[in-house]
Amino acid sequence: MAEILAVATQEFAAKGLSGARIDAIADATRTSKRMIYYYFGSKEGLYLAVLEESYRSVRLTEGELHLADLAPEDALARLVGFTFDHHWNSQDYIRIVMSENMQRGEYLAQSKIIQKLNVPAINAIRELYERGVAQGLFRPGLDPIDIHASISALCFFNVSNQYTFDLIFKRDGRTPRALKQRRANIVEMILRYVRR
Amino acid sequence: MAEILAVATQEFAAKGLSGARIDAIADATRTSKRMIYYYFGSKEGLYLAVLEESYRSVRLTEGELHLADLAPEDALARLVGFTFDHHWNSQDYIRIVMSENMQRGEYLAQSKIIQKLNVPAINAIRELYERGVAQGLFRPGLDPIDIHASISALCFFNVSNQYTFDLIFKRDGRTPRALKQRRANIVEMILRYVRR
DNA sequence: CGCGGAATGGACCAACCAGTACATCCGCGT
DNA sequence: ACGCGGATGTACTGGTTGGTCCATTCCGCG
Repeated sequence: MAEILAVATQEFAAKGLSGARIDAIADATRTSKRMIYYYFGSKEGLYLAVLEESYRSVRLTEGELHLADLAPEDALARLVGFTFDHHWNSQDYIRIVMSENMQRGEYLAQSKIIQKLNVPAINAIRELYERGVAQGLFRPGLDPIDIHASISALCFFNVSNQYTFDLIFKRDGRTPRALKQRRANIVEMILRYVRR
Repeated sequence: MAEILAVATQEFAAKGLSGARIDAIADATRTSKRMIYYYFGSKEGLYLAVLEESYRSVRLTEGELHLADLAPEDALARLVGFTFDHHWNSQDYIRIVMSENMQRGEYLAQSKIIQKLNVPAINAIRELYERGVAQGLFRPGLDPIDIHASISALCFFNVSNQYTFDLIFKRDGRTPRALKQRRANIVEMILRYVRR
């Protein structure tokens, strides 16, 4: 059952909801198609389970970065850098989210776990941002969700659009060198955005 | 034939390559399925035509912003703001690009028109950036492609991930007010990034 | 041991869907 | 008028695919 979910995640991440094949998932599992329907009811039920599990597992690693121990700028740099690495190392998750946005969030809207998702990332940002403002390091008046949107956008795009972007600009953004550079630039961009 | 392309663009943008239905496209056209195969050979041929046409039509509007007439900062602000609006108003295009990234750029790689795509946007940025550096307004050492990546990421994400993002944070980023705010923030972020 | 419900296997089905066969039609140049 | 190549309508097909039926096995519990 956990095996089904793991295999299904790969398949949905690779092909999207409509491109994924139940038979392919079944064949890659030690169980059968019959069992998939036994546990998940339908292709869409399986997709929803994959979607929820993807969001849940992402939250786990997002856990504790010990940002409170760091100076505001260091904490923010660490958060952004971590987000960048984490996105790069969770390409299946990224693709599931892309897929879900292609479905206009139809399935995520059905999920009940969404309600608990917003808190952690935003709270971390808000906390460190307010400390920065209080210390006169950051400019006031910014919205933590907006900062989060920018961090997400920059880190997400780096994974999600790598294929078309690299093709058009005839480069390879996958080399360690290019990744390191891009990562540093994104960190710098966010820091400059919040600094006074 | 142009009608087929227009309808197919909508269908592929709405459902992705594997989710799109040739019959649906045919039914929404005044022609028949027979004609689609007559002109485009296969579903994938049609998709490729749609992909190329999408990129081509985007380049058109990207044309002349008269950035050379403006001071570097104004020119950059104008470019970013324009990119933001343009992305927002070209959601079908965005979704085609998302779809293509889900296919790992497989079809764009087959296209011969890609070679001509990189030049315009980058040249505009390079030109204005170098003017800014020369005037001591911008810090030196930045890569125009990197700047472009950031602008694209911020503007693209705003469209591509609107569904999941809005759901998770229980907000509506589609209101004119929210869009205006986000747009201003993105412009500010890019300006702060390049400023000395 | 034997009962009941959960777990499985494997063949099967009906709908769907990309793609085609075939015949026809239109319009233009000669 | 005629021929010819491009355009088009209709019906069809063959493989695919999500989903199911029936029968069987497994396993914990009284």
